[in-house]
Amino acid sequence: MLYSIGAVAKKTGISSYTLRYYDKAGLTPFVKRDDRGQRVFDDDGLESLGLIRCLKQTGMPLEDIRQFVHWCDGGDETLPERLTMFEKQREAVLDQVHQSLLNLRKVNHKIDSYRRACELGSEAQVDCDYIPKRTASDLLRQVREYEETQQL
Amino acid sequence: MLYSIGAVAKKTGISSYTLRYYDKAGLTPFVKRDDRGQRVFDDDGLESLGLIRCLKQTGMPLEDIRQFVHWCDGGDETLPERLTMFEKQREAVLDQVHQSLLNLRKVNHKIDSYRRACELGSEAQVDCDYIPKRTASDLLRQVREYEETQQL
DNA sequence: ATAGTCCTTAGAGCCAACTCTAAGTCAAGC
DNA sequence: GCTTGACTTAGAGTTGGCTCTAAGGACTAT
Repeated sequence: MLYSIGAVAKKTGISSYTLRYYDKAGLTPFVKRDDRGQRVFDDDGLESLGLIRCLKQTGMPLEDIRQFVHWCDGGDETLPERLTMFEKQREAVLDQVHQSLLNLRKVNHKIDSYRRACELGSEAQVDCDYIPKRTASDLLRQVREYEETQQL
Repeated sequence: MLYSIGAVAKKTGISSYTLRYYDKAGLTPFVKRDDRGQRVFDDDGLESLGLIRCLKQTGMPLEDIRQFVHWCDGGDETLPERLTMFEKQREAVLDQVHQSLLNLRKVNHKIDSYRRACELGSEAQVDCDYIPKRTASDLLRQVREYEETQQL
């Protein structure tokens, strides 16, 4: 299957402005051109775009993503660099999950406090300092429930 | 306990530039001044700063945080608004955890592929398309191990 | 008493990542 | 054959969030 830039924009939710910006920045050398000079994405390209989006979501600057894409074009010699990059990136993602779970705990606690305060009509008597220790599995259960509601 | 802006910067890792910027932007009305006109943070202020940081980390724009802080000054009448805000924010955090776990799965898979490719010295024979379905608990175990290595 | 450190202000500068504008090409449908 | 719409380019503008500079005030240690 082949896709125009507009089709990809619709499919991925990444605007065509942004896709062109990425292309200019050298992030998507896998995008080809048809005889009219228009960009053409194939399924592999869409897959690669998904990986780029994953790296971007996990906080990698576009410059580093460009470097990675460049390595991919460099063939098997750059395999160790790419492995190292992903190992480093895993640390970043693990930290993100960790931090997100801490944030979830804090937000959950705030919701508990505000619910009680709303019932009482005042936040004066609500003890706001003690944050109950929810376990990681409690939090994960919440995420699972959320995933179900989103049909993901 | 009272803290100067520099002490808070050291304690929190937020630069004093940024703390002044937040103050100018109306995010920290709880910061008082001493007789010399210098900013003074107390323990409650530090606590509030922690909440602001949590909201920022979970993607809330500074403008919305300013609104929330303003509501806090508005007394018990704004309790429902604040509760609603946190309930909305919880959805955002749940989505972040969900997305981070998906990203972790992708990065893990890439590491597996690249490890095999490095052993073989070539990525030609490595099947890159099948992403093994790790369960959420597998991923969570990884996060736990990570937390231990970080002594958090 | 003078150097060093920490603070103050207003405002300028910077950066990543878009986001859009203007002017133009091309193919399809009425 | 003309309009509509999706695409092309170069380049300008925007946004959010800092990050720093310059000029100056106040306390501390030598």
